Amino acid sequence: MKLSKTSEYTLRLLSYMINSGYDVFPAGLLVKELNIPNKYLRNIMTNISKKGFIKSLRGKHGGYVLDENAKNTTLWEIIDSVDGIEHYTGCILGFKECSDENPCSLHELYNPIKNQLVYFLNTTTISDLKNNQINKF
Amino acid sequence: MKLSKTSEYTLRLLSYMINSGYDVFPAGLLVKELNIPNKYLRNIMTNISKKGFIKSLRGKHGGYVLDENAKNTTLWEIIDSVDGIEHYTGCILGFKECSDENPCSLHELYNPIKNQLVYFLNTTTISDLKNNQINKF
DNA sequence: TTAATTTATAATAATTATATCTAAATTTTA
DNA sequence: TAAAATTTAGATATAATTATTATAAATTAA
Repeated sequence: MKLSKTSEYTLRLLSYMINSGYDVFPAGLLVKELNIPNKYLRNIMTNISKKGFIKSLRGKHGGYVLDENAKNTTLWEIIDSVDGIEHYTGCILGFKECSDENPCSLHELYNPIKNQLVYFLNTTTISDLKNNQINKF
Repeated sequence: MKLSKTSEYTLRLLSYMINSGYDVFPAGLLVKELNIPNKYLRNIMTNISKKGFIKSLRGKHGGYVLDENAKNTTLWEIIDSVDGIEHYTGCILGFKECSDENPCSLHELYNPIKNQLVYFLNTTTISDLKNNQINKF
């Protein structure tokens, strides 16, 4: 796969939030726990807060909260909203037009795998990350 | 997936070379056919020529030739040699230590797909790209 | 010797990742 | 209720990496 740092960090953050007992996560805590650069993390949080995946609370005892409705958001939607999914699902050789009818030379072998990947991204939601181990740095 | 331009172009070039009737491919021809920037392409060719995937012939009537032995090179080896494969096969959430014993929260769902990808890269050679359609720009 | 071609090395541009600095909002506390 | 403390937000600057271009030299065949 190989996601951009932005997508990787975003999924790491959401995964942590749904798996941790906490309710409100101040940026400082997340920075410590998840080994993500301070300001980069804050930019990401502000961004996905605007998108509605999380809510932000200012002031003392502030931080970020996973949005209840957004727990059904798929990985696909998340990656698409921060990076653009075409980035990841285009032809492996970079051809503009590559399809079953007009395949590149890797299409036949690679496409079944890509389809699985797409299915995985489309059917896995934030909630689905729950109850798994939390890998730490 | 989502390869770097360097890997993408490299596979595109090798795929074209094994599927075209020609024997010797001058850079100029490849540039035209494959929509790869002139100088970038030349850099790549020089590079994979040093690695032994192709041979280069200088002077008039020169160009590049697919190395006969190198046709058994796997996509894995090619990508590894131009980009480093760890780049593509690491943990999707970026954890240093992520394994069946110490999994990240996506490991269980994503790893089967990654394994298929790895298998595909490890078992597909340049020769295997032959006899497939040539997609053009 | 000249034209066609690769090689080597370095320069530039674009993109991605990260940091800085200041402001705005909220909450606590005096 | 005003001020101080805590926390997010925004806008912009810097650094690192990736992609692309430039320039000059070397090689070969005709």
